[in-house]
Amino acid sequence: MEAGLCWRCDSPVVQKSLEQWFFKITDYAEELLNDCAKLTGWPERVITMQKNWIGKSVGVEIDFPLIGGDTHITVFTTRVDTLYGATFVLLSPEHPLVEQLIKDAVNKTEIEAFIERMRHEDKITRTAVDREKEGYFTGAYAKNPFTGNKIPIYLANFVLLEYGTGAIMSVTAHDQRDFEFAQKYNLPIRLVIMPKGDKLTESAMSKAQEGPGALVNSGQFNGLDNESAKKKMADYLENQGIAKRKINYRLRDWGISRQRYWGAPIPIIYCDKCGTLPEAEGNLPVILPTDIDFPDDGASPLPDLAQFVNTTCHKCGGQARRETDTLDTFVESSWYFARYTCAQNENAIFDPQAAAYWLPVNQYVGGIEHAVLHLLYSRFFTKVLRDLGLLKISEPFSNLLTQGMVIKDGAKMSKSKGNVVDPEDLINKYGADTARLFSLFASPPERDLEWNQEGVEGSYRFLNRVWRLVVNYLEQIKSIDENKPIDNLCAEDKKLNRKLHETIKKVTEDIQQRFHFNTAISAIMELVNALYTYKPKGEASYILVKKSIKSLLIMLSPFTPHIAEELWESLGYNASLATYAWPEYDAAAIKKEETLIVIQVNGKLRSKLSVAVNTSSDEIEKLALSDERIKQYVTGKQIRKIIHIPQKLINIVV
RNA sequence: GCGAGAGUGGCGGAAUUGGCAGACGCGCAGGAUUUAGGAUCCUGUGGGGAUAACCUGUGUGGGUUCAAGUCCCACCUCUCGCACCA
Repeated sequence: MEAGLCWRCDSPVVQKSLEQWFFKITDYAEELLNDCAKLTGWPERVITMQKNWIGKSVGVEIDFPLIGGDTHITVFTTRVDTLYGATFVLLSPEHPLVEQLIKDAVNKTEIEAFIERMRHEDKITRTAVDREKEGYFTGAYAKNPFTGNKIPIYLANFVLLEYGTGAIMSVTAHDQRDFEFAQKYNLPIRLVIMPKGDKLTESAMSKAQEGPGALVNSGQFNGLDNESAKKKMADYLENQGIAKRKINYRLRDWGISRQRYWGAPIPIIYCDKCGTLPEAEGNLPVILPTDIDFPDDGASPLPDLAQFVNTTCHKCGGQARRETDTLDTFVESSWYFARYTCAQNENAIFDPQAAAYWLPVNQYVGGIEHAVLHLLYSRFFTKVLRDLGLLKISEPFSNLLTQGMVIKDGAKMSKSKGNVVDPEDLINKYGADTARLFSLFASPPERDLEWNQEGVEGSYRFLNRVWRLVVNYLEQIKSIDENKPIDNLCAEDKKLNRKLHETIKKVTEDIQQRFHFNTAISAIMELVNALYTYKPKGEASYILVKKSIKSLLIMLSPFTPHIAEELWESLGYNASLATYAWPEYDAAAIKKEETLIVIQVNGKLRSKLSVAVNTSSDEIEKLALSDERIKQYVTGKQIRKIIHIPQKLINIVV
C-alpha cells in the first residue's frame, strides 16, 4: 500500500469487516515464548524478535465501578502499584460501553464524529508514537477503588481495543502518555511513587516519573517499594474480588482466510442442518478447481463456481456449501519440512515414523525477513502436530542461519523498488559459476551484501586462472597415478603439500562449522596462488600437483559445480566429480618443523624468530634475548617478566 | 522510546580461543609481454616519516591485561525489529 492506494493498480485500500478463520496460536503463546530458551542454535536477534512479537506482559485487571450505573469498567494494568495515582479512565473509541456512556454527553455529536474518524483511520497512522494525543470527555465518571475518588472517563485515540480490555487507568504522574494527555486536557496529576532520595512535587514535574521508588499518597501501602507493592496490592484487590491477575500477549490469533483463488481451499463446509463442519477426513484434500475463468475485477472466482461451492454434507447427506476462502500460504510453509521426510506418502499428511527419524531439521537456512512469521508459525505447527501425536519434537529447527539481504543503492533489492540485478545478465556474460562464486565470496551469508559489480570481474578472473592451471598441467599429470607413494619431498614440495592440507582443513571447517564460504573461497584462492608459484621438478612433483588439483576441484565444486565437473572430466575421470569423496587432510603434512615466534618488548612487536618446533622454552627465551634488535630494547633495563606463549609469541616486559 | 546487530585501508571483507591488524579479492600505481589495445605475468599498495630506523592506526573517551579489533564501562553513528501494548 502506498498513500492509501494499492501500489500496483492505484485502487483505494479500504477496511472491511469480514468473517474469517483463525488458528488459535494464542493458546501456545506461553510455550512459544518459554521454548525460545531451547533455540540455542538460533541467532539472538531472531529470538528477540519472536519474544517481542509474542509480547507477554504480566499485570492485573481491575474493575472500576461506574458512578450512577450498575456496571463497571475493567482495565488492564502492569502498574497496579500506581493505582492510587489513577486520576481518570481512558477508553478506546471502539469500546462496547462507549455508546451507553455518551448517551447524555453535552458534546455527543462531536464525540460520535471522533469515533467515526477513528474507525476510518488506518491503524499504523493512528498508533504512531509521535501522533498527538486526542481525547473526549464522555460525561461519565468512575470510582477509583482505592481512593474512592470520582474520576472522569475519557475516550482517547491511543487506546486500542485489541489490547488488554480496551480500557486503561490513567496514572498521569507515572506514565508519559498519560502525562501528556493530562497536560493537554488539564487533568490532575497525583504523585504516588517517590524515587529514592528525591523530593518531587506534582507541580514541578516536566515529564512522567516511570522509574522505581517508594509509595506515597497510597494509604496503607505507603513506604513500600513499588515492586513489592505490586504484589501486595494485587493480593489485596483479588481478596476484595475487584481484580484478578492477568497475562496479556501482543500476539493475536492467526487469521488464515484469504479471499483469493491461488491457495489451498479451507476444508470447511456449511450445512443448513448441521452447521459449520470440517470436511470429512476421507474427502481430503479439497482440490482447487482448475476449469475456471478469472473475473476481470481480480476477485476470486471460487464463490461464483457452483460446482465447487455446492457439495453434500458428510454428516446428514443434505445440501451444503463449501468455504470459498483459501489458506494463507504461510500455512503450508509451516509444515512442509515434515512432509519432506516422506514426500511420496499418499495416505497421510506424513508418516510419523519417517518424521521421527529425520526431524528436527539440523540446519535451517532462510532469509532474515522470515524471522517472525514463518518461523513462529512453523514452531506453532510443530507443537500442534506434537499434541496430535504426529510429531515427537517440540521445535522444528535446531540450528538456524539467517541469510542477509542483497542491498543495492542503499535499499533491499526488490521488485517493487525496481533496483534488482538480473542474474540473467551476469550469467550471460560470465556464466553461472562466476555469479555463484562472487555472491558467496563477497561476504559471510548472514550479513547483508551491498552489491558491487566490480568484484564480479575478480571471481571471473580467478576461475580463468583455475582453468589455465589445470589445462597447462594436463599433459604432464593426466596419465600419472597420483596414488603412487612419494618420498624424499624437497622443501618446496613439502611447502606445497602443507598448503594443500592446510587448505583442505580450512575449507572443510569453514563450510561445515561456520558456513563462512567467503573465507573458504579465499583459502582455495591461496592454494591456487601457491600452485602458480610452485616449480615442478620430476615425477614426484607431478604426483603432488595432481593430488592438489584433484582436491582443489572437489573443494571448488560446491561453489562452482560446472567448471569443476568440466575440468574433472578433462583429467580423464569418467564418473562425475560429485561421486568422489571429499578430501581429508593429513595432520602430519600440516605439522610444521619450524615455527615463527613473534618477539615483543612491552607488548610491541620488535622482532621475529624462526625456531624448530621442539625448541625448549628456555632456549627460545635465550635466543630472543640475544636477538640483535631485541638487545637494543633490553640492555640497561631490568627484565621484570617474560611471557611465553608456545608456538606463537614471547613478550619481554622491561 | 525499547530490543538486537554492526562500525576495521579508496572498496567488499579477514583476523575462529585476548597473542604479528588488514588474509583473499576489487581498485590504484609501476614494470614485463604486445605494433597497439585487451588478456596474462611480476612488484608495490593503511597513514606519517630521510621512505631506513621508527612512530601511529580497528567509530569516540575511559578501564582491565605482559598483551585488546577481540573483554568491561560510558558515549556517538548506522542498519534491522517492535513501537501510544497500558
